[in-house]
Amino acid sequence: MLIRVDPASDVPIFAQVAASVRADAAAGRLRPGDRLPSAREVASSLEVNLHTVLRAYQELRDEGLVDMRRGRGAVVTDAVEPLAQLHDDVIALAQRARALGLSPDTLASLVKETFR
Amino acid sequence: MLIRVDPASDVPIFAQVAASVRADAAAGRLRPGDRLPSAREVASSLEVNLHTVLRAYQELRDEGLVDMRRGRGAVVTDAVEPLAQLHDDVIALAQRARALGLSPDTLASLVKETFR
DNA sequence: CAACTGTTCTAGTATTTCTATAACAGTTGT
DNA sequence: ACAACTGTTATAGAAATACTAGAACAGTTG
Repeated sequence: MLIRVDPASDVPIFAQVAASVRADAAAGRLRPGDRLPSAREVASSLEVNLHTVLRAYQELRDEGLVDMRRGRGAVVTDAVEPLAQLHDDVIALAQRARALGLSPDTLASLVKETFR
Repeated sequence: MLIRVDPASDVPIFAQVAASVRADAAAGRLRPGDRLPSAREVASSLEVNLHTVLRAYQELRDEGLVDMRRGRGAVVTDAVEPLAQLHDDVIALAQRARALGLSPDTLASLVKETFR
């Protein structure tokens, strides 16, 4: 399980970590019952603080995507299924947007605003 | 032309202003050639600082969605067409996501990460 | 010329993000 | 029981970002 982060991005690191996990879940690379790498592991390999990773994990917990308990770690829940179901649609939309010359930020913002 | 903002949101005001304009463009409520309300007007009606609105406008300019010149204001460009073309797809995706119980933030993040 | 536009500048406050360190408290496997 | 692993909580501080404030500048329009 690999979590990627771009230190040069203006997107907060904790948000990038959460987004990375979400994307893996949507792609089916993370299934219900799978355990995320421990926060300390991720913090060490990304060379960021433990709290930064934990904040990302807590965000995922707030969304119901993982269960967290001390001693056990963060475990993926059934709530990732909806993400996986949307995966193909999201890919299709992203491809169209790219073909039209839109940026990821523009499309994401549009989606978010449309949803509200 | 109405720009909405939620002061309680954790999303920066300037980003909300830009997102509001993008959504209007995607919905066809803003067409190429239309002029945005002056930054001072918007700042006054939203009770925020002029610079906050200008930052939003500059973001839209960076995306190529508006042309800005002093004295004239911010004018919508042809670049809004791609947004309008995606409008129906975005609405459809948002509806599916909502039906699946996802939040706007979750979906937006997923879209952004998928695009990269 | 007057009234409008965005642009630029300086400056300060508040909030958010990230780091750092430490201790605490469940869980798991030996 | 014990060691080694988990997340949780607390405190503190540094750095970056968001927002405000006021002023002056420079094109555009009627």
